[in-house]
Order: sequence, then C-alpha cells, then structure tokens
Amino acid sequence: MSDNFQLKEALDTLKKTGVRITPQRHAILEYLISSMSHPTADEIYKALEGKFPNMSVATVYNNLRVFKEVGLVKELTYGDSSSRFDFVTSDHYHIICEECGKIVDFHYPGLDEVEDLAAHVTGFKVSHHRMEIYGVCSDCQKEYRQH
Amino acid sequence: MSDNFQLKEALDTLKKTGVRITPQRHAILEYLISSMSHPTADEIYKALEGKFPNMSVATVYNNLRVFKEVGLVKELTYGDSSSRFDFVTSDHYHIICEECGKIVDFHYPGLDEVEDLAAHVTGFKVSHHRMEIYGVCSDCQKEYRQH
DNA sequence: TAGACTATTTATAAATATTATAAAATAATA
DNA sequence: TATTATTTTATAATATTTATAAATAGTCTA
Repeated sequence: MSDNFQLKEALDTLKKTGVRITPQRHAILEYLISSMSHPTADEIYKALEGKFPNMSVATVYNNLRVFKEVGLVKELTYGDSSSRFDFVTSDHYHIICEECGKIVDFHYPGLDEVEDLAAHVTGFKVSHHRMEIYGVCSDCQKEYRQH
Repeated sequence: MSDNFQLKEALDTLKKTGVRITPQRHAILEYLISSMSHPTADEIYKALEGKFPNMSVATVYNNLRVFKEVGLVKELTYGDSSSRFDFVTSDHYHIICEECGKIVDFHYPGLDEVEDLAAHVTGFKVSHHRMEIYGVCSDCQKEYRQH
C-alpha cells in the first residue's frame, strides 16, 4: 500500500465526512503518512514551516483534533510532555525504547480475549484498548556494551 | 491484604532503599493506598491541604517521582491533561469509562507472550508493557437507556 | 551533645504544551 | 455576485510540570 494511496484514501474520508481539504490539512496528512514516525504537534509544525511560513501552531492542533474525530489519526500519550500523533493504518502496536525514545511498530493479532474478560468481569461495554511495550532497542543495547 | 499492611510494606521499601520517611511522604503514600483511586498530583495536594496547610505542590511532584523510582507508584498518562498516579500492588490492568472517566481494576495473567513476540521481531530487550481497555461502565450504560 | 553535612520542603519563578478567542482570510452556496 | 459558514492566523490565557534557591529538618561523627 503506497503512501499515495493512503493519502488518497484519507482525503476521501475527509470528503465523505464533509471536512474541507485545505492546503494545510493536505500537508499535515501528507507529512504524517510519509514521515513513518510518530511526530509531536510541534514537530509537524516545524516540518511544514518551509511550505507554510505563516501557519499557526493552533492550526496543527486544530486539524489533528479534526483528524482524530474522523478516525484518521490516533493520539499517543506517553510519559513525556507532549502527545504524539500516529496515522491510523492497521492494527499494530508500538514498542518504545526507554533509552533513545525510538518507537517501532509491530503487528499482533489483537487482544480480543482480554477485552472479553474485562467486559465480563467489570460489566463495561468495551470499545477498544491500548497496549504498548517498553524496552531497549538493539542500537542502544550495543551502545551499552561498548561503554 | 489490608491497607495498613500495604502501607507498612511501602514504608519498609523506603527504609531499605534509603529514602527518608517524612510526614509528607507518609501522608501521600497513605492517601494513595487508602483512596483506592488514581489521583492526579493536584488531587493529592488538595486532599492533604488540611493536614499540611503549607505543603508545596512541588513536594507532591518530587515525592511521586521518588516513589516511582523505587517502584512503589506507577504514572498513568491518558489523553487528558494531567498524569494520574497509581499505587503498585500486583499485576492488574485498568478499564476506563469513556463517559465518566471512572477507572476500574481488573486482573489478568499478564501478556508475556506479546512481550516475547515483540522482543523477537524487533530485537528490543523488553522491560515491561502497558495496557488498558476503554469502554462504557455499567452505570453510564444505564444513564443512556433512560434518556 | 555540638557541629557539620545532607536531604527535604517550601516558595517562587520559569518552561512548556495546549486551548480559547477574535479578527482576517478563504471557500462554499444560493 | 452576495451571503454564509468554515478555517486560519495571531495572540492571549490556562494548566501542568520542572527548576532554583533559601529555609528547615534529619543524620552522623567527633
């Protein structure tokens, strides 16, 4: 699935849900898809400074909220100060390096069983879950060995 | 396991790790254990205002950090603005109501298998994971039906 | 026990992320 | 084209958390 296709689909979703496709929105989506990372709002802002010299940070926040509302983007809140934003593709989880902060995707079938048990025990009507794993990435493990 | 026993154990941990047991620390721990909730730093601060009229917010933050470092407390970062702090007892997870924000504990064996797979696929050395489930609690489900 | 040293608390200021507001600009619609 | 609604910008406001320095309390040793 190419970046271009993902972008087209995303723009389609916006059209369907009646959200205007402004140049800023186009650029933010494009960046989220192509960057292959999980940028903060500020990182997005800085990355697009060249193209949009007078874009406001508020615009980035506003549109990330809009994208979240139509389900194109997920907000990730880790311990650190600022949220990170992830373009939603398929069911994948994240593993996060506690040394350098790198976030790597990995795929796993999904934890339906846990959801079912929790629903049964607590009486909740479950909508979704969140899971991530923490550790030290191979690069940082090497670092450690050298010192 | 009574609150009192948990508190004693916690104080013991502090002693072992050479962390001084000040009245403020005692009170914060006591509150975390007895409250059975997942308070924010500010909630803790407000709850102890009576006992310690001139305690600083910084003290709450400082000590929560200290407790985290010795493993007595976990910091939970959800989407909302402020972190919540949870006294670590045993391996349990949280299910969170999207309507009223209530957080309920539930026990589950632990997701070692996911950790192993992630470690294998990504080359990370895994230390721990985080998982929580979102849904609507039974109270809020009732609310909905009435309106 | 006195004195020296260290850890902790307090009070305050600072940094930072995010949201709110109002005016200007842009796009959509009739 | 005139009107209306949406979006962006610029700015200010809010709130959480951290940093700093002085004051206090606790610990240790001579």
